[in-house]
Amino acid sequence: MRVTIKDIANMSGVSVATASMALNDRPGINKDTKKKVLEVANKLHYRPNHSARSLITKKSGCIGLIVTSIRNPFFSKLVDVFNKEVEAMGYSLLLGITNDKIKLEKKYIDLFIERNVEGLIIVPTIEKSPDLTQLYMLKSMHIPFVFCTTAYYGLKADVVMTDLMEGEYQMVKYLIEKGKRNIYFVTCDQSLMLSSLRLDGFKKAHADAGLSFSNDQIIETVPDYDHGYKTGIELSKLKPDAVVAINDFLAWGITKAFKDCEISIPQDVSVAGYDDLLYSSLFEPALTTVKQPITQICKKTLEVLVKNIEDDTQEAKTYYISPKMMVRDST
Amino acid sequence: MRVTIKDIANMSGVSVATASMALNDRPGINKDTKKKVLEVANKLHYRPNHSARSLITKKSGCIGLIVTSIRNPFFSKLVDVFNKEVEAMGYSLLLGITNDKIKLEKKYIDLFIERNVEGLIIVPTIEKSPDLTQLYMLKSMHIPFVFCTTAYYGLKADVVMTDLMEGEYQMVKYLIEKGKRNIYFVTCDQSLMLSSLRLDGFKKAHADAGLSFSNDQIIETVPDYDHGYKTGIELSKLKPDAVVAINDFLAWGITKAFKDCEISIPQDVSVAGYDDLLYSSLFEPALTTVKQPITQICKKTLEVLVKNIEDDTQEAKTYYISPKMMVRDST
DNA sequence: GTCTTCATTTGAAACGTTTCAGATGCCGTA
DNA sequence: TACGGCATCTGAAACGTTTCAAATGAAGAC
Repeated sequence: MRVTIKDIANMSGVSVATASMALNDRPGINKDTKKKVLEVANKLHYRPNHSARSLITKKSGCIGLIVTSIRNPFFSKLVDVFNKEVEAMGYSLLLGITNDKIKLEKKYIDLFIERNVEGLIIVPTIEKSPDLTQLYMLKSMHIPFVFCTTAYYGLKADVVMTDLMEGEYQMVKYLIEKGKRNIYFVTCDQSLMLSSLRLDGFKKAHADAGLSFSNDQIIETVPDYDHGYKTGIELSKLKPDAVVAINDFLAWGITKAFKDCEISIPQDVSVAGYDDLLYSSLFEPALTTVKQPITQICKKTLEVLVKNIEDDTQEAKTYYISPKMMVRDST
Repeated sequence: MRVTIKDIANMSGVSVATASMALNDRPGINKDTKKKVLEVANKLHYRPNHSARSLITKKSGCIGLIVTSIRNPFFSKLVDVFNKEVEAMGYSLLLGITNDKIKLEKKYIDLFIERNVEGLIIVPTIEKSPDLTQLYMLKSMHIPFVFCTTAYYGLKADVVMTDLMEGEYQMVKYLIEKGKRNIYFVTCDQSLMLSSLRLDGFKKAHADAGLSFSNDQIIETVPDYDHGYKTGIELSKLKPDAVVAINDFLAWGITKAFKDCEISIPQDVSVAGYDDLLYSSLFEPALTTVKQPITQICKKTLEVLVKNIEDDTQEAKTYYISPKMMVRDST
């Protein structure tokens, strides 16, 4: 049914081997022969069968990307950038969306192994005590992978992320300098790297300023818009002078709750986020936040991944990208 | 290096054929044998090689999705839903992002053909005179595909989309009933299906109400936020009493421009969008818009695609999903 | 003890490529 | 004429599966 290299070979009167070499632009074949073969291939709209090729070359030309969400603008940009970069490198992107379910993460890793990905980029889920067997398997199979934006504690692997501690440190320091003394920190499960590092920044900023804070000022919740709103309603009773949320979604929800409680921002309370989502600058008031330079993160991640593909004996390392504070109207 | 079915066969003392049948749960093989094989496979972490399997079965288990953007929340939800549905059907999703470049669309189609996708879902670009050769090739190769959300004129194929004409008709009718008589319509290239159908709705609403409008009321631009803003600035001089934009992004840009010009919404002018992006309800004022029921669209699209995979001799058809007006604060 | 039947297993072909050792044939040289 | 060297081409194996016709062997019937 479909035209194969055999058809091309027959029609151009050469052997399959010659046709293959001609099509792949290999040296040592006659100019005219090559021209002939390419003409025929073109006329018949020949497309090489990827499965057959990949079976023998053992290269799938695929890189897997496992991401927790795609509707979160932060990650949709991340996926977009990865897609472009990966294509530019001549690979294809295989996408897995976990919605923060470790079970799905495992499923995708299995799937991607079956599809012979040459490397894997993983944005870890926020599940409490993740089961990492699949990741150990990747290691034992020598399939390179790199964590992106955050990582799992307890697994030695390369990580590319913004310096979360530093970002949150700067934000809290800035608020303290603005005279805030009752800053609430809205975060998620503290055993996760992405929250514990940020919390460290919060703590360090207080320590450096010689200030103390109570544990009540640290509020744990699910880091999305709806929980942000709920938390905002509760916070409204506590009269904070500033609220720092672990991401912009939370900050939006909190903002909305404050508005609904007729608490005005930034007059009554400052609100800050983290991520700098595309829409955060359009919101009212425009959100003060910490920008994660996505393009830079993606490029670095791929660079590290490629290095691992070429040589998987390197020591695992964490690469920090500097975040950038975006001061806007909400503080 | 990697463990293959041969290893499994050897270790469990059966032939490759038997191992294969055991692993694939085929009838006619002994219970104990099967158990043994599965045990061994499990212990060795066996994962079938997808290329090899796909080579012989001629099934890739992949469905291709070509989408114009992923950062637009409308499409990121679309991709998310497709991903879930496709996985649930036991397929994998191959994603292509064209950024409205027909050249990329063609590239992805080629790529997906090489990867033996079993079907293709295409969200057409908004390029003016697209070159459809790749699509004709799909037809000639009997690879089923379905257009989603809009289609190219001049190519017979299945389409699943909301009834754009009807949606825009209702919106404009509603505005007319509210007493608006100077409604501007902000759209993109009118030769495209996605704009011409909506324009038809705009016209029909006027005709049905016995009203006329001038061509100046139809403004053509690139349908994104920035162009919306620019258009908004220009519109601010024209004193419209309502502006209907072809999508929410445009409407957001227009809204922002009006705010910056101190024109208040909805007092001075009504603004309406189309799509009902996730954030449109969070904006201020909350945007009146036409909701495209994404989940329904995705399900129907896949249903049609599967029907085509099973039998590709069916007549091409357009399936309309009813849109739904979301009246909020901007009108 | 032989034959049939049935459940189970197997060997080998096939899928569409790439690869590489060797074949082919031509040219020039001794 | 014989031969070495070179450019070019080719046959066959290999990749890891699935499939299917045929083989195997045990149990039951006579």
